[in-house]
Amino acid sequence: MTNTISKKPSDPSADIIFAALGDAMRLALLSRLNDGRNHSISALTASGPLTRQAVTKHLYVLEQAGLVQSRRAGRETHYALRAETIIIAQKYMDQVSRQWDSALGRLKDFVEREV
Amino acid sequence: MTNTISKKPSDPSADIIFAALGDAMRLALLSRLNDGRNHSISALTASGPLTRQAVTKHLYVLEQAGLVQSRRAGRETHYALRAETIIIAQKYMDQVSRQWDSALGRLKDFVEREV
DNA sequence: GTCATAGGCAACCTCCTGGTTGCCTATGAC
DNA sequence: GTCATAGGCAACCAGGAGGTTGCCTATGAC
Repeated sequence: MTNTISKKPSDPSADIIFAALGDAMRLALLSRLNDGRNHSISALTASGPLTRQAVTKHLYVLEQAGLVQSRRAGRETHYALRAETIIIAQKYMDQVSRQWDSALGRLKDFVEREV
Repeated sequence: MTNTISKKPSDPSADIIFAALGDAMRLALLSRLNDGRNHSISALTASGPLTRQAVTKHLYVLEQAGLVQSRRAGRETHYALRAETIIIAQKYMDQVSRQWDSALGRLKDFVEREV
């Protein structure tokens, strides 16, 4: 299992993407963005428990991981999902799961031999 | 998108699993364990840059996330992959990817309308 | 029984994360 | 032009993460 999800050198590595997903608040933000629409920071802040600064920090982490993209529109910054990265991560998990599926067979043999 | 990967209340949540995967060293350890065999802490430490304590800490995080399982054998503790959890995480990603695929179509419409 | 090996426990340190507050500028509504 | 809104920047704080070191016990080899 390699640490590289994508072949683009500028793409974030697997651990960066998983670390970005490894926070309940960021998962909640991604869930909000999952309606396919753009959202401003204020809109994302309005219905949540955090301050605008905290939301901005989380969005920055998600953007660095390539999971969202932002666009300035006047005084507002709009955020939207960048589904390409989650698809890349999903393919990565598929590959890992297949590798581990075959490993699981060997492990079962090993465990049964130990019993 | 829900934060619950599995229906078992004792199963770790999505953010816990992703956080466990969100470290390059833990990914490297999982890669080492990916051969389907058991490994002791000393064996995992021997070829890596970290002390035995650091490796033990990482293995603890992976075990809390349900990604590995440990078994004491004499003076050694053996670790092996717990492929069930990675398969659960993989299905989660599949579901998320499908949700975001449909969202992507709507987002494209939105972006094209803005251009 | 002795020695080497394996690992658990705890304390320590540095750095980072997560969140808030204050202040400022830019933009939009009127 | 004025006021409200939106957001960027920086500093601060508490707690946690990641790693090391020291010490101890348990187990295995001989």
